[in-house]
Amino acid sequence: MFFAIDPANGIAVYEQIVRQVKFAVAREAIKSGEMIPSVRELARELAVNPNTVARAYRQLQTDGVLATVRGTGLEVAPAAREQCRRETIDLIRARLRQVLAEAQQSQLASPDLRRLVEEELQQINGEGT
Amino acid sequence: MFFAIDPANGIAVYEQIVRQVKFAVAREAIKSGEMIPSVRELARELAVNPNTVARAYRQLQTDGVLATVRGTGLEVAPAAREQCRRETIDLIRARLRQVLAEAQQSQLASPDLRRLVEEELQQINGEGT
Amino acid sequence: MFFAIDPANGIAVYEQIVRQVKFAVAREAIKSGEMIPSVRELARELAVNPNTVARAYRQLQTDGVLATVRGTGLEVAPAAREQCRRETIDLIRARLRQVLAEAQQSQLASPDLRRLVEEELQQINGEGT
Amino acid sequence: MFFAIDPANGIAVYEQIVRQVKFAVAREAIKSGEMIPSVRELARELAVNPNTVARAYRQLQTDGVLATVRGTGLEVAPAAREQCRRETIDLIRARLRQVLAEAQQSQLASPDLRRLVEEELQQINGEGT
DNA sequence: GTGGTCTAGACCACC
DNA sequence: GTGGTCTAGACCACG
Repeated sequence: MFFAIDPANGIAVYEQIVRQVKFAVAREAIKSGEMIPSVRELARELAVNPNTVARAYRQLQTDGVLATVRGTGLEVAPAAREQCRRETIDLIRARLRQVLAEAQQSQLASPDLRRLVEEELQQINGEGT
Repeated sequence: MFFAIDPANGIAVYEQIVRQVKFAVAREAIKSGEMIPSVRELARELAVNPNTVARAYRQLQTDGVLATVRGTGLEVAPAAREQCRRETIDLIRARLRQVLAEAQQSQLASPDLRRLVEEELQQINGEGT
Repeated sequence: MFFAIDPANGIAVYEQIVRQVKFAVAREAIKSGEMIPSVRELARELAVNPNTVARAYRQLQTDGVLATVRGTGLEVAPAAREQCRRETIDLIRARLRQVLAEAQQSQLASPDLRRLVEEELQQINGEGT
Repeated sequence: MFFAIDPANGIAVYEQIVRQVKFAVAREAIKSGEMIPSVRELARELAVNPNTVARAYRQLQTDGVLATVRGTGLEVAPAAREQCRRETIDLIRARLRQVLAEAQQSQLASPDLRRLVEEELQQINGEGT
């Protein structure tokens, strides 16, 4: 597929898969109604245990992002896109809040924090805008 | 003491204690050469098991932040302050980087990210300075 | 496994386990990439509490000798062998130095010391080679 | 007095004092019948807790090395010298045996060990004889 | 099944 | 009083 997993990430592998699928749906790399790779196929691609992929898919079904097509596999649910967009932003926001709170607690002033953020942003994408 | 622990944080309690102590040393709330609360005392204050505090303190020893004074207690190591400052910034930076990378991957543009950061910063401290 | 623990050794049990594992890695009784016995298995074998083994393994992780494979177990880290060899020799050398320094201080002349060393060496392995 | 204590030695402070006194008696730096420094005096000199010195002296009395002189203090017991010599050698031998056993276990061959011993001996006293 | 964490309670050596 | 170690047993997330 189009994303990579880091098993030594701290974040659970299945959770990484869940997020990446949601990201992909949010940016319409997979569209509603399309099928996603089978458990076995994705497991092979990502070199993880099939159980792990299955667990991720189960989670995604519970979250309403995936839907079963009997005898065929799993497709992206009809209204998944908007939901994934929202969830993605909420997730980012929550994690951001956590980091900033920790920074605050460690006595880092807001200007220093802004500088840090800018540095990281610029490093990620060549330009600063 | 001067920090709170959230047992349902995802982050292990002992790890939270480690960080908080490092934060405290970094901002000189505890100075080099000073004793820190005894295992039992801090455990009572935070309402956690003494073993958990002991584990955090042990970690802080191997990190070079604390040193034992036999039969007396634990003191902040001589050069711990600068080290804690560096570690603190590195930790924040690493977490920031992780969040921003995830944001990037989910197709959030830099301006949107900046806006999010600003919102969170302003919410944390009433004014923007 | 292939080593024994003496709980009345003065040296902490978890520390004995740490050393023995390092010795084993150093002499390639366990090779890099191989899995080591699970916490529970080794605990059963050595007749100690699983927590004690877990603590030793945790130490070995922070020492860079072991690495976790999530949900699977612990493997010997890639470059662990050379490191363990060095650490082992350093450990022996440090302890030797301590003993010899004490001997020196107690007015034992070098020839007497050499004789003692020879006696002990010969007693350990039948021949002197 | 004529010896130094290392509180971060691993060996208990009181035990270090006990050994040093025995060493001193063994090499006749203090002779039988002589008085040794008072608890308070030695504690001040070594910058340790008087309790610790007291405990060492108590141990030395139990071992028959020191004897009380009523209302005056502690003197070296009449036949202490020979006993201390023997104990010292036994102690060195025991520790040597422990180190060599560990070395053996870590697959260090006897020639390597002899080399290590020689290196350390030569470093301690300028000449190798 | 695996390791990771936490609690509870005990004993020890040291100061 | 202090920290250090060990045991016992429980719960969790992960594969």
